[in-house]
Amino acid sequence: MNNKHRVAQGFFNRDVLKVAPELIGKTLVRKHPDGKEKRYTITETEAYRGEKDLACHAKKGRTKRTEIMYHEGGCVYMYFIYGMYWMLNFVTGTKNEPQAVLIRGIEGIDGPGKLAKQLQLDRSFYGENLSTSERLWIEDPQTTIEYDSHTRVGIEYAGKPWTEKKWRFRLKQNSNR
DNA sequence: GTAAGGATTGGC
DNA sequence: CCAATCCTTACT
Repeated sequence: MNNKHRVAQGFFNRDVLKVAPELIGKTLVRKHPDGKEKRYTITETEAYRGEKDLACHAKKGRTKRTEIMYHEGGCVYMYFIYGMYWMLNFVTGTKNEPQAVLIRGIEGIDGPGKLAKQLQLDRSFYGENLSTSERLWIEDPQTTIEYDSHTRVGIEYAGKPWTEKKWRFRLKQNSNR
């Protein structure tokens, strides 16, 4: 008796500006090697949208690192930053349309670096398919939530207008007045 | 305000 | 090869 089910690939094969806000309130499931499944509500995401978006890693085109972003949506994009942290991203859009959603926060863990560390996510998840993976996927709790839109964090290097895009989305707490 | 830390990238 | 840069965090 479980009416939650895994979000299928089609969910991710859409524009990142639709997928990123819709991921808010969804359930991130991590199944550890010991078999234990842990579930977390996604509370904060950020959209990175194509080669034109100067905040997106794909701004320089296809490289070994960004290759996965050119695939169809539904794969995991992991990258290592500042010598310490892995970042969890989900590829979105269609083939050859480099987009990704950075998962910045989940219930109880605020911050993308801390998130990947606690869930034990690293390079080995690069390219993981969310619709078939046995250790990482998304479920739809079928609840209604509200979200706020904000500017993205840590992308000053991109300049305007990219620093001003409100492409960061956060779960609105106390949304039921 | 800023040090930590290592992979990635581009330039030579 | 070399060095600048980086979608962060925790510390003084």
